[in-house]
Amino acid sequence: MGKAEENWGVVTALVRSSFLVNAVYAEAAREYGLTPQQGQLLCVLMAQPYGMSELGAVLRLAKSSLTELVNRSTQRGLVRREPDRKDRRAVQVTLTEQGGELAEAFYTAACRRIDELPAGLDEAERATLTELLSRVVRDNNVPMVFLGRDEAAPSAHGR
Amino acid sequence: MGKAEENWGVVTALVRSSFLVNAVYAEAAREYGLTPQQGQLLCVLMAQPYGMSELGAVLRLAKSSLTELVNRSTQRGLVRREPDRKDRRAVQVTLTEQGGELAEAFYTAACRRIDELPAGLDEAERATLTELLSRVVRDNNVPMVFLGRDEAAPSAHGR
DNA sequence: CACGCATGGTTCGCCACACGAACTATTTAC
DNA sequence: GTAAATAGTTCGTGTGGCGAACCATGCGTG
Repeated sequence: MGKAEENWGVVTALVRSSFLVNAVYAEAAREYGLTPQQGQLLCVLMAQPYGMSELGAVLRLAKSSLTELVNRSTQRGLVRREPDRKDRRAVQVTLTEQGGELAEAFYTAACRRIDELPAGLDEAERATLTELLSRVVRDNNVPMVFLGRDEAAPSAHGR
Repeated sequence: MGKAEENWGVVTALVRSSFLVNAVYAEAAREYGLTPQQGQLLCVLMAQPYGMSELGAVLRLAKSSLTELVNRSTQRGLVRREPDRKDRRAVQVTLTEQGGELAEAFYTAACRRIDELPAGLDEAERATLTELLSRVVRDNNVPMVFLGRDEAAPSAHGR
């Protein structure tokens, strides 16, 4: 009997924490005049420029959705399309000056807020949580959404 | 230096697992011809009928957003508005026959998929993860989104 | 009782988002 | 050098989300 309970327990915990993080993330974005998607785009681009296709893979968006997102972000002066000198079809999406600053500010604020969520856990528990979640994430090949800063996007050169 | 690393570690882990769960949830919904929001609505209503205001609080949606969501779901024959006999302004949103069946099927499928995410963890680790995440969720008063089944929505009578 | 305020929902106008299908332009493969 | 793959855009459609304005009904106080 304990088995069954445990099983839906993980699911529930995952789903609810996901909603929680989402809500906080969206709230932070809103505070900076961003939609969650734009915020996410900015955070991804903080690490390095990306081509549209790569972005689509990272953000799990269809090409057309991405085109529109980049269009809107461009109109707001946050990002810019630059021609890829190796492939004249392709495009590199990069942060503008303004976009970079906003990204930095938003990123910091979002991290701060999310960091407060597990305030009830002590250091050891936080470490455990991090370790377990990281493994789940790695096991399910989640792209490097959010935070490519210290992680230095190693695959960038190697392709 | 170890401190700083740990800090962004929790944040990253939370954000990425959140994206992961979201993606899986959305995929499951899509498989059943639902949008994630509709799926969420159905799952919430599985436990019991709700008034619009309550729903708005649970789903964190503005009133108008909810009206539209319920409209669309009604048009698809998934839910139904019933008059509240105690308050003639109010409305109770309930699942239709069809909506109930679909909710059940979707809910089961979504749970199965999400349950597979932590497949790399052993029983003890899953239990730990559940416990830690549950505490985070409880500490941040997340409404009872998803799963009100075994949890029997106790506040329903007491108000 | 009547006035006014609070509450529960809907309507409206606006914009963001997400997708597939169809299209253009380049690159690559043969 | 043509054919197929690849990178992006455009277009049409439906969904989602919000605030402001609005209509009812309920409620409280003089």
